[in-house]
Amino acid sequence: MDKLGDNLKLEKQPTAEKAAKVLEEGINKKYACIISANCTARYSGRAESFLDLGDRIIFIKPDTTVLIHQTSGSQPVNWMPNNTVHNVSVKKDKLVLSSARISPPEKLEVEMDQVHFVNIMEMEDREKIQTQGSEKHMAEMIYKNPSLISKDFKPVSMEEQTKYGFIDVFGHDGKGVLTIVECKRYSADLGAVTQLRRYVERIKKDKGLKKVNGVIAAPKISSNAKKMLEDWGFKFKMVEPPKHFEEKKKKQSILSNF
Amino acid sequence: MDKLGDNLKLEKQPTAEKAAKVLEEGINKKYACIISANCTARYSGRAESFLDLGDRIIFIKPDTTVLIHQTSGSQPVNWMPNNTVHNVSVKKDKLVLSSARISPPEKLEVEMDQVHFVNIMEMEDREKIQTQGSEKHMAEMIYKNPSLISKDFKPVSMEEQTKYGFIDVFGHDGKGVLTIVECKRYSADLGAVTQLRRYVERIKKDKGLKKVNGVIAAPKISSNAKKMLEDWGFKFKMVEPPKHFEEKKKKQSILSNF
DNA sequence: GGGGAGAGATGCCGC
DNA sequence: GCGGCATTTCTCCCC
Repeated sequence: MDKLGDNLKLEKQPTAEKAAKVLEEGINKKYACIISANCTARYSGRAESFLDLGDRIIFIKPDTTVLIHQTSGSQPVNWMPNNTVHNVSVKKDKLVLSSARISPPEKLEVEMDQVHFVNIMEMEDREKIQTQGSEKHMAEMIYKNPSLISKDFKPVSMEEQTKYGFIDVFGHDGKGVLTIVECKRYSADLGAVTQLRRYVERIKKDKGLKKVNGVIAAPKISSNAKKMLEDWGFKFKMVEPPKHFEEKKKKQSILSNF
Repeated sequence: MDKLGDNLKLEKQPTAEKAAKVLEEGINKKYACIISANCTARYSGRAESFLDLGDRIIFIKPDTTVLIHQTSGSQPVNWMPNNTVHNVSVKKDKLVLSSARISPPEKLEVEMDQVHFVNIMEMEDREKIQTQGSEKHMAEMIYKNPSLISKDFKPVSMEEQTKYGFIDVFGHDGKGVLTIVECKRYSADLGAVTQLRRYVERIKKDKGLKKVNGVIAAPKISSNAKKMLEDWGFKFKMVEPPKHFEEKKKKQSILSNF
């Protein structure tokens, strides 16, 4: 049995008036609303944009977020975050969705020449995703297994705060020289090196030190970043982010179940 | 008339077998597929994640992109980019969508306890969004109106390439001292300052110069970034990104049509 | 709300 | 493909 059955409405090729009525109900009741339509979209706020006629999926979430998706790509072509106010109207036989936010001031207007379907439904979801393998997990792994950095590395703290930023792992080497470790879960780039440099300089200044070690821990590093790293006397240590749920698979085995 | 009418199927509360059949058809024909279901999701690849039972919207695009959305937030809770291979099956009365990519090796498995609806349809969209107000537009505006930076600024080039990055606007002041301008379309942060610093140092080294001007052009700058900027002898110039489609509206007037 | 930084970031462009 | 970087980035966390 589907307990949400009563709170689910599907309208195939509705008139603009019928679509407007269903959509208004969905927005008012904080249902998920999905529309397929041939439409234009105009955005004005943090930037300005216009998208001419084409078939798109329009998705209004219970939290007022709205997403407009084209036929390709992971990212919506237009969107509004939550805290958006929606207004539905019919102008010249077209269904118009006007969405606006106060801060920052921005608005999105979707004009639908043809609605292929409208669909509203109640959704219930209290779960939060559990993820492993983030940069924070890398820092924790290094904190617990300092030999991943070097034989004599002694970690002291994680997420150390400075005015110039947060330090992933902080400690010292066998000679007592302070060591700052910056973790990157993928390839370290120039930004990672300047970030590390900023922390090292800040600590040197704050504590009046002449020498502070800087280490980038990542699975790999770009060529220019490596050069800049060496210019500044820092070190690179190859470290893979931890994955607990499953062992990393070879390319071949990933498609094995097909 | 809706010419896509024939290529649109809506199934309300289908059995797992029926849902599988429709979904397979949609995937094979490269239609847009939208499913509402009570499901779990398990991801393994660049990281690892698990999401327990809840109602979600699953959207498979014609380009094989798949997005899973919860009831709130702009971002999908799970997703796969294009170049994904999808496999549909029924296991213990549950509809299972297995999606895998080769590079990087990653897979997503969605197990649906209950399918609220499945919906497949053809979509046609050849339009590309037109946007104004990007950082590149800011650079062009400054290049054409150098007085936005200072009375004596003479721009020479845009998108100047160095090994350590791309310089937004490059020129010199009235005394012939080289000037590097870094544009930010929103608040400039510490990263923007280190980015500018990287370019200035690189140019100094490459050309054997003692002094090179550094300017950040942005609508605003964070307090710490301003301090770091001044420490390095750089300058901040308030510049708004250009918006051509509409004049920027006051907060009050944004909601005027409601 | 500002500030700082990560993200399974994605997307774009250049080499 | 890698590299460098912007994004209406979004999201989280801390002050």
